[in-house]
Amino acid sequence: MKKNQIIDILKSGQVGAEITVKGWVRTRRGSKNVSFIALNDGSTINNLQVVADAENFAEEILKHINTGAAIAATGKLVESAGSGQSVELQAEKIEIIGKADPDKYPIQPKRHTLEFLRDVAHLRPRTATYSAIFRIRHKLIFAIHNFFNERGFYNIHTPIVTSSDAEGAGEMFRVTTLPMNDLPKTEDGEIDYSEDFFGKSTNLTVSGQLEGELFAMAMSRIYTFGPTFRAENSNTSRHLAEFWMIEPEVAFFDLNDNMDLAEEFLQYLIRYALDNCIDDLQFLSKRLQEEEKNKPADQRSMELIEKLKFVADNEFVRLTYTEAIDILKNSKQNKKGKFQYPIEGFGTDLQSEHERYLVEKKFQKPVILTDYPKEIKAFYMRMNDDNQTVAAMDVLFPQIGEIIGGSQREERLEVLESRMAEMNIPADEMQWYLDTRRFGGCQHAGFGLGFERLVQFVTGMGNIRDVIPFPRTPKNCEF
RNA sequence: UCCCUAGUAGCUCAGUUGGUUAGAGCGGCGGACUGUUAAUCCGUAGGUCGUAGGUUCAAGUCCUACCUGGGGAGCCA
Repeated sequence: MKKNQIIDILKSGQVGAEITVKGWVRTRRGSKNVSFIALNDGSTINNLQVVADAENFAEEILKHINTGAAIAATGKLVESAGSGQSVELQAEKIEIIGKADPDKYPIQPKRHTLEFLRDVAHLRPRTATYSAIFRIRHKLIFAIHNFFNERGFYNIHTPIVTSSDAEGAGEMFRVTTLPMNDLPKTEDGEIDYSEDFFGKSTNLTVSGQLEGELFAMAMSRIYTFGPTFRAENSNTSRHLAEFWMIEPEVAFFDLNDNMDLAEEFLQYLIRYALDNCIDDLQFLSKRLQEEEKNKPADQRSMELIEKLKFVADNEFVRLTYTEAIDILKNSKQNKKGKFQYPIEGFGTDLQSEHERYLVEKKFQKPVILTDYPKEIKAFYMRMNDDNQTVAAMDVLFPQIGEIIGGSQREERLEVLESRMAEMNIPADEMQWYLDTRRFGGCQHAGFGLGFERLVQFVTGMGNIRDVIPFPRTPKNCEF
């Protein structure tokens, strides 16, 4: 394949070479005699400067070289006479491939708000910020598969349409081909799902974990990486109705192994981004710093790249829920009544203000909280010997909050069955799951990483809707 | 879903205790300029003030409802 993308041209720097470049015009500036075209093809954050001497080009060509237009420029790569770039293309021929009416094209050569660009999400990848984000997103996807592949994990595609609705991970989207205006009913007036496509009630998956466990109990180390759907009416900067989740599941792992894996994984991914996306990260960092200029000094956050290095290089804090409650209870914040939800003692769920205190104030680094009270966690988490807590773990990041949630799983059949009974999980529909405990059951553990939350952290973006190409949120499903 | 907040030109915003013809910057367009880097300078067009009601002699401004965005909370990844 020809290496004629701008990233290759800028890298090779072959001054004197005759080349043709295709891309989209970011801006055009200049005088009567010469036009400077900033050309970008999305392969890199950097533009190629195309120089067009007016005498060589018809007015009819030049006037269509507006922001957003697709063009092909042919000419010689020369050392730049200007100071912003080392090389530039001295154009001999320019072809207008696709015009962009400057009166109607919504993206202008000026700073736009992220909110406005969200309204034109189909065109926002044409901007420097979004193309940087999506290049980083790609690199992280690649790094995830790399990480697991290097460590003997197998990628398993767990189902997207599922008949299991007992996972308890949130409201589900129904999947059906039944006519909405004329639903078939059973004799007692219920909807008759036997007439539905699958002959039963089906939904979009809220987690691949339970199915993932089946494969971990056969192939030892597996991970899933797929779309996940939650029909929660969540309106926050860190929730989506459709998002991507990575869920490793490992046989013969306990909670400590699980924490080690989570920490190594996150640090690997952040390091990978630093090593492979530095141009884009520098651009995003600069952007963030300009945005923060308006904030008072004490509210500014750590510079992006510095922050990423810090997290990649420093051990996470590990703390039990009980220890965390103790710290919070004795904190000045709590004693002065500064928490909106004061800490009473064991058993209360931690609010995000408490998590933020631990991560952003007390330790100023990622924190892994473990061994939560059984009442506030899922049925499949392994009961600890104290009979009060379960072997759960949440990895908390600054700004993002919970980036990973996981646990050692309950492998003891009787204990699991009694937990399911306590929490009203219908065991008869879950016999396939219980079979892994019945036959060759063993210790195992795993976790779920919210991919977009990771991308948020790495790019420094405040709103999760800006790190997924087509965000799906309550009342919003464009395209 | 709850609390707070906003919606005025293509974009970002200003618009005083309700008062006559609704403003600016950027962007667009036209022109000037011997190489620009968010180019610069001169000129110009562009508005159902989110929607629907209401109060008033008079509403961009006040009230009510709804819609949409943003911030926070809950649910969670």
